[in-house]
Amino acid sequence: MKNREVVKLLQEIGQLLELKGENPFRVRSYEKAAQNIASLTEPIEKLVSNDRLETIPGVGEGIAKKIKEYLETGKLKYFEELKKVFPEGLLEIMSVPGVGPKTAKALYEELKIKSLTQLEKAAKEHHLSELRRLGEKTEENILRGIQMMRKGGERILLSAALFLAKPIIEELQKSPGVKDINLAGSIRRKKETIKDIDILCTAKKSGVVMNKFVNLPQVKEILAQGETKSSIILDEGIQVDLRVIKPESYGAALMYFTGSKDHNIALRELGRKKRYKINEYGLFKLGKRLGRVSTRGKGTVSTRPVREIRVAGRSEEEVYKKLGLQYIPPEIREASGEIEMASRNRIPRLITENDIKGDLHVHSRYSDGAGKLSEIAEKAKSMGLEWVGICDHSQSLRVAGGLRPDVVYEKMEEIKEFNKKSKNFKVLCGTEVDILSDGSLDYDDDLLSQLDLVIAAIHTGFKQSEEQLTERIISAMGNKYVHMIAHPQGRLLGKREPYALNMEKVLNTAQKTRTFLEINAYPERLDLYDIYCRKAKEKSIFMGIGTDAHTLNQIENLYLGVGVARRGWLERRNVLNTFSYDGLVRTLGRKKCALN
DNA sequence: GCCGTTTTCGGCCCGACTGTTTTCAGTCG
Repeated sequence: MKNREVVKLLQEIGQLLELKGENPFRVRSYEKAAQNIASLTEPIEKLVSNDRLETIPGVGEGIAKKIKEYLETGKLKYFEELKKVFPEGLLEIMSVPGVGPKTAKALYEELKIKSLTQLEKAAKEHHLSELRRLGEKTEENILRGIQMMRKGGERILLSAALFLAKPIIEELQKSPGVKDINLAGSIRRKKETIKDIDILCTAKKSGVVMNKFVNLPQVKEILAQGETKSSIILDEGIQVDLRVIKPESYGAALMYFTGSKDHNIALRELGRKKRYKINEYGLFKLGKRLGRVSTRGKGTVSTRPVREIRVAGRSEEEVYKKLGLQYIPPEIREASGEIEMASRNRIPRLITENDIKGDLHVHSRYSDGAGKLSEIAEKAKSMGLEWVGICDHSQSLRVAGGLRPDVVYEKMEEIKEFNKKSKNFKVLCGTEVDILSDGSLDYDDDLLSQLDLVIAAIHTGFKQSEEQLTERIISAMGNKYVHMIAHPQGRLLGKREPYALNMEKVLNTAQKTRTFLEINAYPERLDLYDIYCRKAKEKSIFMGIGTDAHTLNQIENLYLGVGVARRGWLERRNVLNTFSYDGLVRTLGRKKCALN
C-alpha cells in the first residue's frame, strides 16, 4: 500500500509550488488531494487499477495522471523537474515556525541559505536583517523555532495531555465569573497525540481569569497575555492557550478552535454555497451584493454592517443546525465524509463511556499484572462495570511472567470459585496467547478450548516481512478458539512504527473467520486505530476494547479506547464491551460456529 | 489544479497577529 508515499509526494509538490510562487489555489489543490488520500482506507493502487482515482474528492484529471505515472514508474517527471529549481533543504527551512515560502525563497535567493544549519548560523550572525522585512526580532524567533524543532517539537500522548489539562480546567473553573469552560483542539477530538492544549471559556471579566491562568504554579513561561488570548508553557514544555469568548460566540469559537482545520474549511465551503459566512464569532447570512465587495482595508464588517446578519453562534448545535446539518461529534470532525453524512442525517450515534460494561484485557498477578483477582473485580465494580476478562501472558513470554499450562488450570479453578460466589459481576478466564514466529500458538488447542476468552497477539519477530507477519495473524485467526487479536498493528506511539501488515487481508480474514479485533486502550498503543476501526465497521467486524491494564488504575484507560472507537465512527452495537455478560458469552461462541 | 444550488469560466475559508513599515505582507491556526 503506497498511500503514504503518494500523500508525501503531493504535499512536497504543493510546498515546492508555493516556493515557486505559484497560484495559491493550485497549491491548495495538491494539499487537498493529499489530505483526502491520507484518509483512504483502501490501497490507492487498487483505485488506479479500476480507474477510480478521480472519485477521490480533490483528485481531478491532472493529479490522477501524476499519481498514475508515479505508481507505474516509481517516478514523476514533473516532481523531478520541480526539485531542480529549489534544493530539498528549503522544505525543512519552511517547517521552522514563522518561516513560510516567501521567506524561505528570499533566504535562498539572496543569502544562499539552503539548510537548517546555514539558517541557524546566519541568524546568529545577524545576516537575516539584511533582507527586507526581516529584523532582529525575526532572527530571535527563527532561532527559537529551530531550537524547538531540534527538541522534537514533539507531541505528547493524549492521556498525558488530559492529565495536564484537567487540573488547569478545575482551577480556572473556580475563578469568579467563569461560566462555560471547555477543552478544544485535538485534545477534544481525542487525537492519539497532542501538540498543545486549547482551552476556551466565557467570563465576566477576562482580566481576572487571564491573571489566574498565567500565574498557575505549573507555568514555566508566559508567551502572551491579552484580553482574549493568553499562552503559557508548562513545566513539562507543553503550550497551553486560553481564550476568553463572548457568550454569543461561544459555540462558533468552540467549533473554530476544535477543528480539525480541514473540517472547518469544508464547513465554510458548504456555508459559502448557502450564502453564509462562518468565523469564530458566529454564523452570518450574507446579503445579495456582497460577492463583489472589496475586502481591502479594515475588513467588510464595520464598513458595511447591513450586509451580514448573525444567525447563530451561541452553541455548536445551533450553528450546525442553521447550516442544515446534524450535530457532528468532535471526534469525527476530520473532513472524512462527516459533513455529507450530517447533511443526510446519517451521523451514527457514537458509542459513549456510559455504554461500557466490561474490560476484555486485564493482566493479573498470575503474570505481570499488579492485582489479585478480587482486587481487579473490586476496581472494575467501583467503575460500574459488570464483567472483566483476565488475560495473562502465555508461557513463552518469560519476561512478562507468562503462565505455564498448569498455572492456567489453577487460575481457571480460582475464577470458577469466584464466579460461583459473585452475583452481579463475572470474571472471564482468558489468555493473551503469543502468536509465535512461525505462526503457531503458544498453547495447544486443548487448553485454549477450555478458556472463556482467547486473545492472540504478536510480541516477537516484529522485523519479519509483511507476508510473514500477515500470515502469522491470519493463521491465528484461523484457529477456532481464538476470539480476538490484540493490538493488531503493534505500534508504540513515538517509539515503534506499526509492523508491516497487509491490513486489507487482515480485515477480510477477520470478517470471514468472525474474529474480533482489539482496540487496545493502553495510552501508547491505541491500536487498532481510527481509520481501520471504521473500515472494520463497514465489514461488520466486532471490535473489543482492552485496556491491557497492568495496574488497577490502568483499567480507567477504558475511556481512551472509547475515544478511538468514536474516532472510528463505532456505535454501541459494534463494540463487545457494551454487551451484558450473557450477551458477550453468546457472541464469543459464534467464533466456533463460524469455523465448524 | 479542482469544481459546479446563479458557473464549463472564474472562482477557490477566514481572521488575527507579528514585525515591519508608514499602510501591509507574510504566516499561522
